[in-house]
This record gives sequence, C-alpha cells and structure tokens, in this order.
Amino acid sequence: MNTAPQRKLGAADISALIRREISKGNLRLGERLPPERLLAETYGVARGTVREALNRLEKENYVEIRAGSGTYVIFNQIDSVTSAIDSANPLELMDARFALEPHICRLSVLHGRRTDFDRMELLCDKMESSDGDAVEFAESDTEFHRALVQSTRNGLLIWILDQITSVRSQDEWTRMRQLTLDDDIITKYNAQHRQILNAIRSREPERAANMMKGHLETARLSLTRASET
Amino acid sequence: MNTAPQRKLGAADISALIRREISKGNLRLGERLPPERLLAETYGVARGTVREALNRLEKENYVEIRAGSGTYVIFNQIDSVTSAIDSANPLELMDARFALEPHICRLSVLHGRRTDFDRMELLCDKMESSDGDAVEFAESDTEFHRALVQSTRNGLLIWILDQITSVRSQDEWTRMRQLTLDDDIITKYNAQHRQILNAIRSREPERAANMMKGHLETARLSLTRASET
DNA sequence: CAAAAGTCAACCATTTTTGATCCAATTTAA
DNA sequence: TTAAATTGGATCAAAAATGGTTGACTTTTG
Repeated sequence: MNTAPQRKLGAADISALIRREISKGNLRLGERLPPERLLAETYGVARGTVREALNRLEKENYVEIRAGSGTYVIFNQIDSVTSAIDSANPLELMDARFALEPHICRLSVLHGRRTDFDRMELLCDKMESSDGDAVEFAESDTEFHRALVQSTRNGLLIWILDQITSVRSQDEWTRMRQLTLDDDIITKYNAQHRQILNAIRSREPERAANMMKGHLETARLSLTRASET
Repeated sequence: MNTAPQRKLGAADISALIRREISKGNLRLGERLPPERLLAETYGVARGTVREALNRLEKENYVEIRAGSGTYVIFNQIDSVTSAIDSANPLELMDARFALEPHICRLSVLHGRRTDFDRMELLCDKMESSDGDAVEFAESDTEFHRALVQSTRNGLLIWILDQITSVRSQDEWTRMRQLTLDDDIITKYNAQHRQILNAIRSREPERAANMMKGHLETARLSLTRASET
C-alpha cells in the first residue's frame, strides 16, 4: 500500500506520515515541525488539510501546537521495533533465516499435521504455475515459508518469522528480490520446496533441515551475486 | 513462454491481501486505505469486488468504512503482538532457543572479536563466583547469552533474542527459573558455558554449536523435571 | 444449463479538501 | 523598545473525493 501512484493525500494520511516520522526517530522529542504552510507545500496539499492532521496528532499527544511559535514533538517513545528492523540488511536477514528455518523444519516434522502439509503442497502448485510472474511467485513463496512455521504450532516462532517477513516486504527489498528472481532461480526454488516438503512428509527431520539449508544457500548465493552487479 | 495464466482474484483474495497488509503492519491502526477505485485498479479487479472485500473486513472488525471519507483500519496489530509474546510457554521458548542459539555460536566464530570473548569470559567468572546465589547467577547467565549474540554483530538477531529475553523476565518465569536452579545445575551450566566459549575462541563453529545444543538440552531437562513436580 | 460471482458505467449523498482572506500570538531584527 | 516578519487560528463557499446504489451484461463454477 506504499507509494500509491496518483493518490490524493488526506488529513488521515498526513497525520499517519508524520506519526511514522516521529516513531522512527526522524523527529525527536522537543523538535519543531516545519511551519504549516511549508508542510502543505511539501505534501502537495492545502494548509487546511495539514492543520486538520496536526490537530489529530495533538489529540493523540504526539505534538503540541503553539500559536505564533510552531508545532513541537512531545511524544517520547521511539518505536524500537521498527528502528531495529528497518536497519537490518539482507545478509543479516539471511543469517537469521539460516538459524531459524532448518530447525523449524525439524519441529514441523514433530508437530505438523496432514492439513498443514496439504496447504504447503497447494502453495508449491501455485508457485510452479506462476510461470515467470516474479511477483506472484514471491507472494506464494512467502506464504509457503509462513505455512511451514505455522505447522510447528509454536506461537513464538510464528511471531518471530512474521517480524522478519515484515522486513522483506519493504520497498528496497522487494526491488532487490525481483532482480534475483529469473526463471532459472524460480525453477530451482520450486524443486527445493518440494524436497523440503517431501522430507517433512516422510518424517525425516535431519533431511528436511539439510534441504532447507541448501535452499537458503541458494538464496544467499543469488543475493550476493545480485548485489555484486 | 505463455502469457501468465493469472488466476483472477476474487473478493476473498482481496480481503486476505488487505488483512495481510494490516497484520504485517504496513497498514496501522487509524490509517486510511486507498479509495475503492484505486484499490480496484491496483489489484486489477472491479470496484464491486473491492467493496465486497472491504465489507467482509468490516464485519471482521478490521476496518471501518465511512461514506464520503474513506476506509480506516481499526484493528490494532500491536495488541495481538504483545499477547502473542505474553502467551508463549516455556517449551515454545526452548524450541526457539534451540533454533537460534546453536547457529548464533557459528556466527560468533565468524564475526566475533577478542573483546567480545573477553567479556563473555568475565561473565563466566562472575557466574562461577555467584556461589549458590540463584538470582545473581540468573542475571549473569542472561548477560552471557546476550554477549554471545552481540558478538555476531547481527542487529536483527540481537533484537530477536532481546524479545525472547523479555518473555523470560516476566514474573511467572523467574519463579519457575529459581526452582530449577539448584547447585548441581549451576555447576553443570558453568562447565557448559566454558566449553561453548572455548570452542568459539578456538574457532570451531560446529563444536561450539554442539556444545550449545547440549547446554540447551540440559536446560530443557531441568525445566520439564521442574514442571512435573 | 443455472446460479453465483465479477464487470462496467452511471448517478447520488456525504464528507473532505481547497484557496483565499483576515486575525492573533510569538519571534526576530532594526 | 518598536516594527517587521513569521507562525498558528479561523472562516466560507466552491470543487473534489469518497463511499453507496442500481441495473445490464459477462464470466466462472457446480
């Protein structure tokens, strides 16, 4: 829902943007926001809209508006979640996945049920029929890995993987992702997903974990190759 | 190559996609969704379908539709996040640590520096001199594992482990922890911490990972034993 | 085939945004 | 200290944006 092409921004959108600037730490406690007239210009919006947005933020206790002086940030709590996650780079992410997903395969063998594996099978079908559409493939791929962790029935692991996925869904990332996804890679991934699923279905934890390690190694290779070009 | 046989998206798919955006945090509480006409365009679907999807989301209390204004998120993901963490049980946590910490040992061998290991050595000394004081031991133990993950220089992993630690520091948990920490266990832990550190120092990733697995196995055993009594 | 679901286009009612103008409080500079 | 410049406060009618609704048509599905 980011960077919608031609969307008229409203007061709700402006306040959301400023709220995010504050929780990301770009606007810190005590700092003064640009004057309303300037904000209106930069967001391409009328001053009245900016005023409405700022009034909402004041009601939420994010800012304090002082007539004749300016609008000041009074919200203290920077969002440690987003700031820690935003600054993660692709290789850090790969290392985290290397830690988590092979063991998740083992746990899936222990706790997974038939319906979980059927769902993963469906997603494999979907990926194989995506036929070169990188976007569709990427979505199903994400869903596959999510279905995998869900089959462990471990709420903590599911939550952790969701957080990691939210990193991957950011703009810069998806662009880099599209770069690496040529037809050869997709074919390779499809085969690997099947191997992982089969190993889990036949209840072989170590083989499943090893297949996953191979899969992640492939992903890491295509990532480093893409970042070198 | 054939043109992609893109399966046409239905109302159920659209609502699922938007629900996903919300739970991923791309759409936060109070923010406004793009207008129906734009959503229809971006998903390549008729406006009626989008309306159907949005109506479902409204029935599920994910969004609120306001005529003439827009559609707004009313589902607070943050709440369900913290509840997901709060409801984690000790065994779920152990599985998560089993996934993460052995690989963290490998990464520590790769990225760790002399000063990191010296700091861990200090914490080992502190634990060994805690001399039966379970509280003091537990604090140093937590610090040791944090120093370990910090030596990987991976901000994402550090953040994940911090989240997990925040689970452990809750009341019920500390109580259970004290139960399991008799003198024998502490002695065993101390030896294992040393072994892990030595394996990392001598740059043997697999041995370090295996030592960590053994350590976690010990912890799991004492945990299950405690919960049986 | 028949029912269900999706598409398209047009119009309505409500709400928001706009742009212009003037006022009031505060800050800055002469 | 005073004057000028800057900044927020407020109003209002026209314009634009947005969801609500309907009806005829097409595609998908059982």
